[in-house]
Formats: sequence, structure tokens, C-alpha cells
Amino acid sequence: MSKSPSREDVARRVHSVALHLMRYVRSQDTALGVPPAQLSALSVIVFGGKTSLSDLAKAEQVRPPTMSRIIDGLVRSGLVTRETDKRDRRLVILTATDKGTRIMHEGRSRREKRLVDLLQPLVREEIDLLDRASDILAKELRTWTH
Amino acid sequence: MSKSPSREDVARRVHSVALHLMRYVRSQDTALGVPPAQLSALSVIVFGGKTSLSDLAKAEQVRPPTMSRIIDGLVRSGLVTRETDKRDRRLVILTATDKGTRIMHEGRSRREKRLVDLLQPLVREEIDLLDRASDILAKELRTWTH
DNA sequence: TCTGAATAGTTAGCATAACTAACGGTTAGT
DNA sequence: ACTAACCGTTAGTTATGCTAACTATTCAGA
Repeated sequence: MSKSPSREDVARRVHSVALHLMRYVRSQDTALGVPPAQLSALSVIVFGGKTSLSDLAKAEQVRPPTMSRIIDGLVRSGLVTRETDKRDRRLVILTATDKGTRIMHEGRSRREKRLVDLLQPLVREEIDLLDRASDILAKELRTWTH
Repeated sequence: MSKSPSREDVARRVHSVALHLMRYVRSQDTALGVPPAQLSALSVIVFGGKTSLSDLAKAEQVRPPTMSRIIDGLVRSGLVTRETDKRDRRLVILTATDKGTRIMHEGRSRREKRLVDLLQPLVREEIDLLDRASDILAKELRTWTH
């Protein structure tokens, strides 16, 4: 029977693991030729559907000017289209192109493969445990971000 | 009894949680007035002790020229000192100043507090579960990075 | 021992990405 | 109709990533 760890200990470990995990999966993204911030924004556009620029900026926790230039890059690469909303002409509506959608799915697939490789040696019980741990953290993160 | 999730599902959830968790804790770092890459490098110098520039670059998964400039910033802010090794005069030895050490500990404490806040509502069993999950992932990450 | 290869770090030049401040165009409220 | 609020862009600064090319130092072999 091992001693129960303190919240501080667990916080430290969870933080360290999250940090290294992100480094581990991000190494796959360079193959796509799309810079990280653009890739992240594209992901929201593809999987979240059409959005305005401000909403996207909020979702990515970035200021509007920053998002404006990220979109510049995506439009220049033909991955996203920019159009003004008919109802409210102040709004900019972003839509992923076919090319953008294709690249995003490829990227997602690459990252997932990489993570699945990592989880490969784990047994059923460990996989289930990771799933429950993810759920717990996801639930708490939702209460803090919304 | 709920159905066991596939490795792909778990990979997706773990990835998503790690992503949001990093965003959540990083929001605390702006208060320190030290940019993210510099903070990360400083962390290695403070907690890992003296290192050469190349070793630091490897640890941070960055090219030497990039690390050289990150160190420029840390030296300019008086958080780190640069000196050439006596034995091998090609090497640059980085050491954290008192100010650098102080700031690093403050940053670590802020991040941990933030994470402890997140974990606050969780019960004992959930904390233990997160601890085991961290251990599992940490172990797998070690086999892939070393 | 001397000469050439390898290693460590820096400099220069480029692209991406973050910020604030300031601005123009659009909509909404009184 | 006027004013305030809102949305997005432009301009300018700083930070961070890369490759290529360079200097200085060390090492290895003839």
C-alpha cells in the first residue's frame, strides 16, 4: 500500500507530463508545412465550423490583431476563405477550403498515430485509467474556462 | 458498466486535455515579465544546475542559434550569467543569478498554485487516479525520448 | 608537430507570432 | 440623427524559430 500523494505533488507531475506530451506530439506537425499557430486556428475552423474572427481569437486565447495575421497566412496558403457576413458587415466569416480540410485531417491523423504509438505498450486497465483521468481533468478545465 | 474506449479515443482525449492544461497554467507566466521561451530555459538552468548552451538547446529541443538569443535575453535581464569554461574554451557555461533563481521559484509556485486550484474540487480517489495516470504516461514518454 | 577535421557558439537574414495603440467602417441605442 | 460600442485591420515592437555562414577552439592523424 503506497502513501497518497499531495495535491501539490500531483499538480507538479501532471504539469510535467502535459509539457512533455505536447512536445512529443508537436514534432509531427512540421511535416504539414503549416506553422503551429495557423494549424491550431485551422483546427478550430475545420472541426468547429464557420466562425467569426473574434470568436476564433477568443477560442485561441489571442488578441484580434494576432488572429487577423494568422488568418492572413491561412488565406495566402489557400486553406481558408475570408468573407464578410451579409447580416452584420463588420463580421468576417472564416471557412476552411477543401485543401484546408484535407490538411487538417492529415495532421490530426498524424498526431493521433503518434500518441497511439505511445499508448501501444499499455494494457487495457491502464488505457481505461488514462481515459478516466482525462475525463476528470477535462471536466475541471471546462468549469474554469467557461 | 461502460464500454472500454479505443486507444484512438484515449489518445484524442489525452491530447486535448494536455493542450488545454498548458494554456491554463501558462496564463500565470505573464505576471513574471519573462517571455515563455526564456522562462522555460531558465527553469532548466535553475533546477538542472549549470549547463552548456548546446545541452540546453537539446533539452529545449531548439537549435543552438535560437538558444543563443534566448540566453541573450536572460543575460540582458540579469537572470543568468554567461562564462567560458576553463577546460574547454569553446563551451559556454550558464549559471542562474540570485534574481533568476528567485523569479523561477516564484513562477513555479504560481503555476503550481494555479494547478492546485484546478484540482481542489477533486476527491481523494480522483487525485490518486491522476497520480497513477501521470506515472503511466511519464514512463512511456521516458522510453521515447531517451 | 603541424595540419585538417570536428565541435561550440555567434552573427546575419528570414518568417512566424505575440502584444498595444490607433484607425476606419458598421451597427445599435437614446 | 448622434453617439457609443463593436469588429477588424494596419503599424510598429519584441520574441522566437529556422538555415547558412563565420570565428574560435580542440582533437586526431600523418
